[in-house]
Amino acid sequence: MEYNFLEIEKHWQDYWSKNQTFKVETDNSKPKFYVLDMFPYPSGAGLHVGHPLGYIASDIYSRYKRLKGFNVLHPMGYDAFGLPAEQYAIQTGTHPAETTGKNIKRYREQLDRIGFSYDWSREVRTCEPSYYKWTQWAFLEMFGHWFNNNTNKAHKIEELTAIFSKEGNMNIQAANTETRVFTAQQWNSMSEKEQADVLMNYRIAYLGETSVNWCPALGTVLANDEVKEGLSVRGGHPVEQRKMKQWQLRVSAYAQRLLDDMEELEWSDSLKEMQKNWIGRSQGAEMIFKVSNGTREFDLEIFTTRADTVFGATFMVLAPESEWVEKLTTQEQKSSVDEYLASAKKKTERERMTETRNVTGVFSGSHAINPFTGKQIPVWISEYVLAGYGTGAIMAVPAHDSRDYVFAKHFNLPIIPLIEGCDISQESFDAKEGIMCNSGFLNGMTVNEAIPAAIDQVEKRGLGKRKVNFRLRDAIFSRQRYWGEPFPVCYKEGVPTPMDVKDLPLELPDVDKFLPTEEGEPPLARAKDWTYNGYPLEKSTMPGFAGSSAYYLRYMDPSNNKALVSKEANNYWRNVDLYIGGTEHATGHLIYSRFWNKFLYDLGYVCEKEPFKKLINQGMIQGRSNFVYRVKGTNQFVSYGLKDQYDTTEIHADVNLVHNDKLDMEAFKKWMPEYANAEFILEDGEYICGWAVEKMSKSMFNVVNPDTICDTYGADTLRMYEMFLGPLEQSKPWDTNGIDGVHRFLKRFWRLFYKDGVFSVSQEKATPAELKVLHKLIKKVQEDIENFSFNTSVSAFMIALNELYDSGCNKKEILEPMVILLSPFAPHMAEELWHKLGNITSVSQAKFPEYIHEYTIEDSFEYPVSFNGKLRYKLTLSNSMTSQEIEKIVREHENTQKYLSGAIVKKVIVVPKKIINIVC
RNA sequence: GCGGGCAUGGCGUAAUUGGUAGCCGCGCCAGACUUAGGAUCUGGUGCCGAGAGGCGUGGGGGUUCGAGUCCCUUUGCCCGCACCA
Repeated sequence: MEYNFLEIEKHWQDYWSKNQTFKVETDNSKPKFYVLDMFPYPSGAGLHVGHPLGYIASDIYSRYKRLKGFNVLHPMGYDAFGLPAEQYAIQTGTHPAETTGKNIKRYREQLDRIGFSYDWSREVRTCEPSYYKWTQWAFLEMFGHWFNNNTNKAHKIEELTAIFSKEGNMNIQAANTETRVFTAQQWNSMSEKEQADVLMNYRIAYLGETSVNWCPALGTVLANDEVKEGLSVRGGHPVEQRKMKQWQLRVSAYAQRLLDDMEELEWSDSLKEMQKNWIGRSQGAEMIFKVSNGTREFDLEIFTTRADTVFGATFMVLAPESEWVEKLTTQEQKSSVDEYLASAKKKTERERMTETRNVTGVFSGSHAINPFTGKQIPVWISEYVLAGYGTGAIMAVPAHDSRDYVFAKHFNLPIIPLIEGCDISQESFDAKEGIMCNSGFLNGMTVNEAIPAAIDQVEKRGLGKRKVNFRLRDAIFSRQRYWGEPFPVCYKEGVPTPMDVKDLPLELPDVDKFLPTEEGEPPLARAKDWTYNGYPLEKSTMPGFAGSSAYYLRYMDPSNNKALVSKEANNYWRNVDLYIGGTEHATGHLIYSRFWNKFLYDLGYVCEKEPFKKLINQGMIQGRSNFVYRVKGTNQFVSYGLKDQYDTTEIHADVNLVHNDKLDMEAFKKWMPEYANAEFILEDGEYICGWAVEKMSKSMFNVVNPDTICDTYGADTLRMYEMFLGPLEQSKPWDTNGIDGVHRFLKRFWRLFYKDGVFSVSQEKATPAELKVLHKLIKKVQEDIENFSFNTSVSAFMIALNELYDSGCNKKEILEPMVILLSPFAPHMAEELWHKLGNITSVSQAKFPEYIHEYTIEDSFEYPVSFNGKLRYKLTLSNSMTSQEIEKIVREHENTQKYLSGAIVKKVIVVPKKIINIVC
């Protein structure tokens, strides 16, 4: 019987689904293992061959872990809120829920064809009210908590009000955006609204004015990770900075913990590094400079990591958006400052970035006093200082900071070198090395000594204190969009008031159109009676990352309507053991999810500090485009090897018309009407196409649909080939050349079980040689799966098969364990053969075969003997010999053979099972 | 500019982690069978050379009996961050 993959795959997919083979329950008698894929956004284009790469890897691992006796949680769901469905809705009027539902159906069909072992009974969709109820619930919890910097965790807001009414806020160490200091009396005499305003600045989910990334084209604000190079990640529209009142999550409060807890995670170094940079911890000091605008004096606070360079601070710079600009602009300078601010405001974020090297700035008219030199220094305003970092003001040390240097040169400000012998004629000396000079009490110290010494002095003189700053900003949580979770918040006399948890979920209302209103309000403003207890509800919705931040918890207990996850389920499944997904989430989802989890951990809802123990980033699959070469002005197409003899135009040809870079000419003619009469100039009777690696996209005609591969080769071939393509973490182009090799392997494997078309396996005892092949394979496959080196384990199967094929082995003793080994990779074929072998339960319930060492021991080994690194001869020696015994034999051999014509063997180096090297 | 990674046959890759470089697959060459296929099977295939032999892991240098692997240096490519004081 031929290997009929279409029939086999359909049959076993139905069997798994009917028998719920992969359904799991908490089971305390078995160790748990949680394998998770980053769930997809179901886009209209469906899956291409690159998407399942990570899913196949995680499925192999899940199936392997089941064979190893683990109770494996391996769920799948959909990140279903998002921009594309909404934009489609704006264009066509189709409700996003409808579009999303359709897309999910298509995704499911495609996923099912690949034979994944998901427990679909646990599927979640972030756009379902029963799911987003818990997103809203988490938001309310964040609203009801504040972050105590002393305990380094979240506490109930009621604890805070109790403290306020006893002692005001002077002793509180909290992560907050409150600038006022008040006593208990002051607090107690505040109106309810004033108190609410103050508390808002302490909440973990809070409404606050901030500079946001506003995208006019999308009509919404975006988080920092949703903006790249001044353009929106979705759609690539320009983004500008605007001051707006928005809901935010106080992620920055958790910055230190996010950094510290990364230590124990098994994530790649590069990903950890990315998160570290994003969190951006820097240690330094806050320092106060006295400033005067001629009529009034102020204390201007700055942040610096180089307190040691304070003697060289020859001017100060404010960010244009800084609140100090107004206070410190003098009458004479007002018009030029206003002009500068106006021009700075007009620029988009992108323009500001591309003009990086253009030095701009304006003098405020005010002066500061350098607290260490006592000298008067001017205060400038410039775009190169960011409002959002530190205090939005800096002391400029042009000799030792390249940005300050460029600015000083441009505006002719003084530059004072502070390090002995440094050359600052062309550029600043930024390195933290050398001996200090021109620096009063710091003179003679090294930079590394001077930094703490300077800060000590700052603290002693009461000029400031040590301070750690983070680059990580609070996450902006509002989106002026329709297709997202509504905020469970209403406005009572303008005071944001949470809904009662009992009334969740707050369902997304119907609207007549998905566009903003004429007044520029978000789409939810169109909803009829969008109120709660008669009060108007919030009209923004939550961003994409809201629903994806805790989905891994929901899978543990997906239909619980009393809690996000029950204590029992959480205590059993704990956290994700293996998480597979792309790097694109390094600074978005993977930070937010960790934050969300830590918050729930503080509240006691989850038992693990970190959500994802081990993380693997699968590489991107790029497209491999094919080209044909049309001779200019003709209808002739010339083969790749001959194209240089003609003047040609390179044209994309659909990769589905090409096999092993050979064009199917008839199919090409039918592809598009303009090619119907194409003529071909061939080499050796074939038309060879050129190729290039490009992004996989429709416009390049290089999209390969997994369904097509399943139709022609089967899901098992697709799975194995995707793994065979190269290391999982490496990006690589999808290249169908070579898929035949994997397919051939499966057909050959199949034929091991069939003699003259009849299923027949022998009950004979296996020979030691055959057992050796099997046990070598067991060892290799086990090691490779555990190291996620799936490409080499596919090779190992091929090697084992080649060896068995040579001896014509069809013994059950060998083949049955091999079927189990193969089952994670090619589950359909394995299941079919497993049942043919007489088993009645699924191969996924089998036990992974034990590796027996004795079958791999070589009794003898051919040792190469090298003389000073050069191969000289080989000796066949026993493997059980000790190094000393081997050395003795080599010495005797050398003596009898007189290889060295009298030279004395000084040293014999024996590397076990490898090589022997002699030195004379 | 800062940080991380990569570089091996015509191609994708492998190398027991410092031990005979090129496993496995594609492609290619030769052959067998044939119901003529994009099937199956056998053998060959790093480069130069008729051969003996020589050369070979981006380039240069070093450590070592021994380096694709470690160190220094240089070139090229990929990814992330980018006025973060």
